[in-house]
Amino acid sequence: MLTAKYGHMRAVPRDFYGRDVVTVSRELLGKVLVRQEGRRVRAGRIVEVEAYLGIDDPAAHSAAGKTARNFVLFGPPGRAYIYFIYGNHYCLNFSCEPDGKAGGVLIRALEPLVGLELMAEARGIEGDLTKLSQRRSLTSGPGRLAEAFDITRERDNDKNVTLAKSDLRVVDDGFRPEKIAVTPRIGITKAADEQLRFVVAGNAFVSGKAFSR
DNA sequence: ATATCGATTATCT
DNA sequence: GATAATCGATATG
Repeated sequence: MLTAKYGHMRAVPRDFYGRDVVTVSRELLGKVLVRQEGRRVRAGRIVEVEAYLGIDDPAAHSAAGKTARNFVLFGPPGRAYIYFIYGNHYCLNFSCEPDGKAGGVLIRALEPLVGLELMAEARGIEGDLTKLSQRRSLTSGPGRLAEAFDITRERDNDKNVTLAKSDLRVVDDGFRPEKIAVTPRIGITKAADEQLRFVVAGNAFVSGKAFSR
């Protein structure tokens, strides 16, 4: 059964995250985010990410040094850094670089694989999930995917996503993107021209304008 | 199809 | 007191 497939797959190890942020960002494309609560499994393929460098990146939360908010970015690799933004939304990142060095990858969009009904429920969406437009609205955007996976700062910040027992983790099912596209990051004002957004080229679940029919 | 705008709060100046 | 790594609703072409 498909849920069992992602439920038992090996987690991506800590060493994967303990490298430079750009490399980790590119290689995270195609990996699978899993939320497992007992028998209830949600899984989605990572199709869009952004790299936030350490203290040398004005757009990064870590730019001004370690604070109570951003300490996870400075800690060990492979931890979830969750921040709350615009009074409305949580966003999910993974800490990268070796312990003590800042850096993180923002997860911007997922292709839903398993547990779409659970995602729709978490999002408060009632619609026909056989329609691409409805499936897209589940997880195409950082705030949306966090809501779809019930990700909050209180629940998930600093959580180790490399552990098989973690209810929030990242696994590798062997999928590799054919082609990766690189663009500037979305929604920032500082360092807005840096090419640090990475997407699975042609994937319909990348955030932004919907594909027309 | 694109543009504009309000919501709502943790964080930092 | 201003801002923010966003979203969804509404308005307009």
